[in-house]
Amino acid sequence: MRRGPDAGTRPNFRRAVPLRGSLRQEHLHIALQAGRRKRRRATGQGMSKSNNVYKDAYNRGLRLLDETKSLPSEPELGALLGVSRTTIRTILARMEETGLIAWNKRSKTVLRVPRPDDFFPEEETDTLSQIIERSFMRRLLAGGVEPGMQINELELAREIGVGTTSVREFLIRFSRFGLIEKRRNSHWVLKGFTRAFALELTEIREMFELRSAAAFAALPEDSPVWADLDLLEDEHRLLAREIATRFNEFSELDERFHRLIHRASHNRFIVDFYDVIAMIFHYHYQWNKAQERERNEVAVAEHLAYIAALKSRDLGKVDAACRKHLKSARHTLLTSIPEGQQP
Amino acid sequence: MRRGPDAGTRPNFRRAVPLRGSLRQEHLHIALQAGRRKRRRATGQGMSKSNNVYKDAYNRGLRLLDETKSLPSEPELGALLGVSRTTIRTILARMEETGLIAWNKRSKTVLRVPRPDDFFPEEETDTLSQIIERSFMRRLLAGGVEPGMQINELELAREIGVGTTSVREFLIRFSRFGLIEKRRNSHWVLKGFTRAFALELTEIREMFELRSAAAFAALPEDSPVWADLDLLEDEHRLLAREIATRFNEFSELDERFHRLIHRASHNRFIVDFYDVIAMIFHYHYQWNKAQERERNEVAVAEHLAYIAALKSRDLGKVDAACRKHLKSARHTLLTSIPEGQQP
DNA sequence: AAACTGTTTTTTCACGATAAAAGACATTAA
DNA sequence: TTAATGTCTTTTATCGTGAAAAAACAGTTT
Repeated sequence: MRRGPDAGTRPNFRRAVPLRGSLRQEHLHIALQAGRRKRRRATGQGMSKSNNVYKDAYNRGLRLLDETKSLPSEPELGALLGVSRTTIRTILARMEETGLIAWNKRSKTVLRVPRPDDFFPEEETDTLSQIIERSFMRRLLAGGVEPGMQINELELAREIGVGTTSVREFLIRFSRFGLIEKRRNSHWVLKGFTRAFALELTEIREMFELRSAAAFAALPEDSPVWADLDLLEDEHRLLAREIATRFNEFSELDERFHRLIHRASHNRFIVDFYDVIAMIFHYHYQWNKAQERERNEVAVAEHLAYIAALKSRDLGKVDAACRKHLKSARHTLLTSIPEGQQP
Repeated sequence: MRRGPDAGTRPNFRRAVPLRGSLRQEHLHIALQAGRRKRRRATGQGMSKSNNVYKDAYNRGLRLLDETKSLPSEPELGALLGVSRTTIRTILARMEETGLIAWNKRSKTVLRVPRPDDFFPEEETDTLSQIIERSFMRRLLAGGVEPGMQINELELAREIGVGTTSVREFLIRFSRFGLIEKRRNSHWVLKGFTRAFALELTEIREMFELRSAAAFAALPEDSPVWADLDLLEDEHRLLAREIATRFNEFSELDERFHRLIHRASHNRFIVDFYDVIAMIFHYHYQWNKAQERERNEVAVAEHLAYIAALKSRDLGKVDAACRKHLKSARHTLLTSIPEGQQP
């Protein structure tokens, strides 16, 4: 437990140390919300690794039982669920145990349809890095978090209830999003989800997407992307029709649409950069629910115009439609930034 | 030890598996050159952490003894050498032990000038991640390494003589360079230092640098960057005059020059991307020594023209000079790519 | 009181160990 | 003889641990 006059509550506003010095510094340390407790640790010692891959694949495997009277071969199941045969055999063993299937070598006959309580609980199927990411982002967006604040690996690990190694690896992966920075042999520094960050992010995004869109429009008639675009267009039209009830499904469609366009760049750096955008927008959507319906309705319409422009192959129109959409996306993001200190 | 008909020698050319399958796959595993043996391990067990920070700071600290008759306070020394007071005290303790200084509280009198054998050996001052990076890049550039090849954390750790955690962390950090990619719960895949990679890299570089150069030229008269640019110009002129003997110093100057320009973008993603370029060029320079002198002579001249254009603040001239230099940089990089399979 | 030195606590970095998951090899059925 | 199953080995993911380094606290000196 950290000492200090108000540990656990909103930390004091204290600016970053110039470079190295003994000034005291507040930390990114916010009490866990009451709703969520620490991860249960294994009874004895060293739980090493959770079997979430197995549990997740098992749950997905259960859904196969609804459809068929007998399951395919082990390698085929492995390919289907994206796991190794080892995991498939563990799954089959349990399905046999719980009376879902009769398993004898090649024959895997379905005995009954799965019940809700056959499934493993959702939260046990999460990857450790997903758990850490969620936990970290909750703190980041929870307020009372100022740029320059320190991030403490050990403290974070303890609060989330995981080992330090996993937290370190997460922070290293996360650092490419440009929100944190490492001081060698020392702590991480939070750069903050500031207006400056949003502007820098959107600057690159616009550069990359304008280029990708132009590349997309120049793709030959027989490229498979045009079929993908048609499918996405249909989904957009459907969503537009039912926007009143399904507006919260836009976020996922948005990502698929933009990723399709970025892929036309055939540049790994552009494609990879969309991970940064996707991450930010993912949490931004969760965070800022103000006028969500209206915003998404506008965005769907912009996407449809954008799609039409792409199909016209007119570079001028593509550029205009792309610019228009990016401009309103930037505006949406900027208005959602919690105002406060300037960068 | 890996089995297979030719383990340890140049591995067979085998393409990457489609997604998941039991096809055998060759690995990134090349016998260590005779010249370099594995890192010595500590006698007992668990060496935990090497004290390279101390050793490096100590060596740098020795150089201070040449200049003064007495050392400043501990905090001041810490700021000077970029380490904590704890490390400074360990350094001072040793300096006292070896008779270099007399140390009593605030007084730290220099007793003698350091001898060559006072210094710790260079190789003991390297960071673990530097050691891993060098080792990894040596393999990558050693030839016989094809795209699609697997990278095995455990094997790499054993060959370099370090723990798996450090290798994992290195690979995660390294992955942002776009040369390797992770398969979840499984191995890393080498994407390879191919022509496609070089083209994608230079595409982004050109986009970013043209933008940064324009931003640079638009900077106000009183910005401190103009002084920095003047200093760099002088260094360029000096190097140009003595290019015959000092051509190998260009690489370092090149990086400083381009970083100065990129910083004018005020965009962390652009600034950070220069890390990718710097890394690639660093190893590229080490690898490809063909016509090094001529190449660098040309580059210095291009830099000088580029600098002149920046100082003119004429955006047209800046754009032209920048384009010209980037074009020849790209050409140099492309010709040095080991030809082979196409991407 | 400000800045330093002396001492103690905390955090980072790196390792070996271990269960989960992947992968390889051996055997068997179609 | 191909493709599955059965078995065994290797690798990955994660933890706890301990030394190096940083940071905090406490006592001194100017």
